[in-house]
Amino acid sequence: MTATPDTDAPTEAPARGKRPKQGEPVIDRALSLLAVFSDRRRALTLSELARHADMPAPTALRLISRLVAWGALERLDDGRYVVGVRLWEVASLSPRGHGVREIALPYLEDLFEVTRHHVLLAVRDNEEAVLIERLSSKDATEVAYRVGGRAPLRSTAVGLVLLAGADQHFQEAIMAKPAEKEPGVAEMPEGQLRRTLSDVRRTGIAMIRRSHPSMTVSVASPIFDAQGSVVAALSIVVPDGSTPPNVLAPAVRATARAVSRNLGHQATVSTEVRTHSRG
Amino acid sequence: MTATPDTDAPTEAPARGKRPKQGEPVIDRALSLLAVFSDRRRALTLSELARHADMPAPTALRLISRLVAWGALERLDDGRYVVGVRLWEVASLSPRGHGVREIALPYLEDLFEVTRHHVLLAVRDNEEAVLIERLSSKDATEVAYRVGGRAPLRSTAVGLVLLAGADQHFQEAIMAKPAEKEPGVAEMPEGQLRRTLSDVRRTGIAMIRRSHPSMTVSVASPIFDAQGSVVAALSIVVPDGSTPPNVLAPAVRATARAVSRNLGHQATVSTEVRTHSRG
DNA sequence: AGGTGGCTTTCAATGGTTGGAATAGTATTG
DNA sequence: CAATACTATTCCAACCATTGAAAGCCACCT
Repeated sequence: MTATPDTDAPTEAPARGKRPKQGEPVIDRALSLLAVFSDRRRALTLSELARHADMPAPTALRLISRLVAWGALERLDDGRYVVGVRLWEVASLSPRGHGVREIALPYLEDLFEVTRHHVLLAVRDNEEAVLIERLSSKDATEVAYRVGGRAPLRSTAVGLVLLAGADQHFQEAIMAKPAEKEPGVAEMPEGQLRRTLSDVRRTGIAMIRRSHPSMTVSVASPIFDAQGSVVAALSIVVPDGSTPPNVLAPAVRATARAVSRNLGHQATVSTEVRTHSRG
Repeated sequence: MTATPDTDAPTEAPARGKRPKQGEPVIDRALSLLAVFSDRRRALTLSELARHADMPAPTALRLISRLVAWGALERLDDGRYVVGVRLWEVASLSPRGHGVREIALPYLEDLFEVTRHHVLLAVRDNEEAVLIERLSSKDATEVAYRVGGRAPLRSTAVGLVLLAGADQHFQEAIMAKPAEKEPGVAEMPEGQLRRTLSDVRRTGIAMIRRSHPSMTVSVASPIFDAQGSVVAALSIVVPDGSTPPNVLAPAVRATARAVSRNLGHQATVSTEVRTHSRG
């Protein structure tokens, strides 16, 4: 610190080898280890973890050992590591994760029972939607997303609902960015997007038609908390051409409202009328 | 370390005040912060977290900030902290958490649909069972446990199944300990417990009658993975006196077997016959 | 106004953390 | 079967992130 590195006058690289990159907070490193796990990487060896998290093996081992001791990770018989039940347990206390899910599940099931199509529940995390729950019969249409996975905001029905419910500032930030191309979904120019979001807010319904994994139509509706903010989105995904969307919409809206009510939201008679009505 | 504390000849306490208790790995501290969250404590203030995790506020703040930056925790508008979606997302990759659940859910739903009673799915973590999933209609009997919660091994149906499926060494260790008293469940002396576990292994069914939150009967059955080890337990909980247990047992066993098959388990014709039958 | 309690920032001392090197173990190859 | 390549683990001295008392804020209560 105080000493100036006056002694270094090597040819070019200060590669005296010493400590290449030291100085990242321990926690960040530990978390970056957790972040290595993904849908495709559910069981990893020490060296894989070390490589992907970009840290020397001994360091990774030390951190991982702690995580294992606590139960955040578990070690399989073959020496590989997987995410542990203990972590899952704590995560199940996440209000926006299992919290909403727990309250919504019975209603999702009702909707699923009646329609026998995919029913999805998602929340927003930063600039993406995270799938919290998905109900599917064993013989339903192919669907793109899995529970715990992420979906874009601009090109999915739940995404549009969540985006429409976000604060103005955030919406502008999203629209400022160029939309990344999503396979099988029609591009939407900014003007149309703005109109769509406004419609979603007014009607409480978002609709998207996609052709990629298969021809499907998604109909989504917002879920509100006691403060009236959009905390989640519920949607149904049906094969294009089966049940007409305008038939699905009421069912989806009704279900979403039922969940909202259970979250303490004082529903107004119409979505449009939202002035000073106090329960 | 190397230097002997020769200089200390104070009156009594070396309480020169300096660093009271410093020297716990950072990760452990961070994890102990996560561990503070529980069913009853889902949203906590900084000072609450610091108090329960037993560390000074500034330290807690520093650690928490990192966790928030990553998404393991989230901060509410009122300043309190809750478990974040990002953590939930990673945790959803837990093979024994969401993994089994994802595969089992459709089957659990079938069973639930037919019986309209509580359906539970649990795995073992150390000396307890952890509830992975619970399906309940809005109008079902009161039940003691919630998803993400823990239940004792010796006095619940799923617990007995998991215990019976654990390795011999572990079972002995459990039985060596005195059984903690569980309200509403009949005590079971060691001899009877041994016999019960043996029965469970033979029949693939465990049964427990409890009187506490309400009069109920639970019937559980093991779920096997491809290697033939018990990875989870499935159970149904019905009000005592409704459907007779011997009627439920086949349904529960059948469902558990269906899940096992999907996990890659090669079911044998009878549970009793398990010699050298391949494919 | 004074007091209380929670939250945040600062900062110098320090001990946990770090990663190269060496060792042991394991799979793959010639 | 030795050689090779890779992974996992242990060691340890240098070092820097970590630590928590102290003090400043802010909000709330009396």
